[in-house]
Amino acid sequence: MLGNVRGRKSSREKILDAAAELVAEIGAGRLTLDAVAERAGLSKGGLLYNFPSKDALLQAMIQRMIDQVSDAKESLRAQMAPGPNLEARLVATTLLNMCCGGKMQEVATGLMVASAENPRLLDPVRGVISATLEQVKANSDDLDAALLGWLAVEGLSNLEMHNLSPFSDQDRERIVQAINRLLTKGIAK
Amino acid sequence: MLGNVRGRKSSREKILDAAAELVAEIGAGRLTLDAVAERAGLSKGGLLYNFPSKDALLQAMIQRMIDQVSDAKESLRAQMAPGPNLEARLVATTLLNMCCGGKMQEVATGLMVASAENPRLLDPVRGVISATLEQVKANSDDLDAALLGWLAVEGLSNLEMHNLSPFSDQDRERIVQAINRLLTKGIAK
DNA sequence: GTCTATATCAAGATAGAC
DNA sequence: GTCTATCTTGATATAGAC
Repeated sequence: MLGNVRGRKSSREKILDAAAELVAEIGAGRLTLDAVAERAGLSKGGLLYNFPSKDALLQAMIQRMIDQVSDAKESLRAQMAPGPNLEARLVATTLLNMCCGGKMQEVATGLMVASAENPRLLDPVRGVISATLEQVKANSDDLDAALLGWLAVEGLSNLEMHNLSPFSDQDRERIVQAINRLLTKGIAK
Repeated sequence: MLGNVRGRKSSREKILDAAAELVAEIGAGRLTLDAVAERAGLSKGGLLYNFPSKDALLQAMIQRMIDQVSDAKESLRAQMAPGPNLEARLVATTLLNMCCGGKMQEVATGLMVASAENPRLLDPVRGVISATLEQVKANSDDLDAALLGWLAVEGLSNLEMHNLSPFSDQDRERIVQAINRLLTKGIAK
């Protein structure tokens, strides 16, 4: 896992990059080991040395995705403006940033593959979401607003993940501002 | 299509039922024509007479799903309490009802299959979502609240679709009430 | 309109050389 | 650690009988 501070990417990482790209390009249901091997620049044998089965590859994709979101969230934590519903604003900002940057596509498609081929691969994701709920609950001044803001971000992310979003850039900007307003000011009484 | 007011279900419908059940049970990526045929009580040849390809079957699944949601929404319209953001409340109530009843599982998995195997199958869904946005925009007293409420419902539905929801029954009830409050009272100033 | 039988092919996985 | 070659399975789709 470690030991790659300098030097080129390990095969493992090249493979994971290739798989993520492919899922985004050709769809989750069409991800094959042949295609991943070709994209990563090695043979199917070499691929299967690194990941002994397709399930193992998918599992690693999911885990890397979780780690990326988690890292992004934690590095954002220091920069967040103080105020109410901190945890919910942190989650919201992280997800909204990743959607924009195109990184979310990878997240999305990883989820798709997983739940299509083997729903149990989503177990780690379940864990993260449960933990997030606990954190949001423990760190919210207005729980209703925090949960709604979080869910709205989830909804927007999901639409964008599947290329189903009907929103223009202006719409989206308006929505993001509305979410922030909800998280800082709450629902009307 | 018509001509089945009385009498037992057409083969077409038995097949679509079987496919929907199977996707919910074994996952989208494992839906095979053999399994559908067996569940529907006919042979693979008989299945392929009704739907000449797997894509045709998936397309019909998506379309039926869209029609079911649309029908549910329209039959709810008459019963909706008057008030602000009518269209958004209508969409929200429809989706939240379907989630609960388990019907949403079918919706979800239909989407999964589609986007996993052939993203273009989601084109009709894109159309519905765009149309919904237009209706919500045209019929909202508080557009920010309407969009946020809609997105929160989407977020909750999506989590439940993938069995990722971390919410207890109490949590969920609280969230549903908060969404209704948001849609009727808006965001705090 | 539904059946059986079969063609065809793609994909995951294994074995052993280098 | 990576390669080539091969095995095996399972799935879509076709052809033609009933």
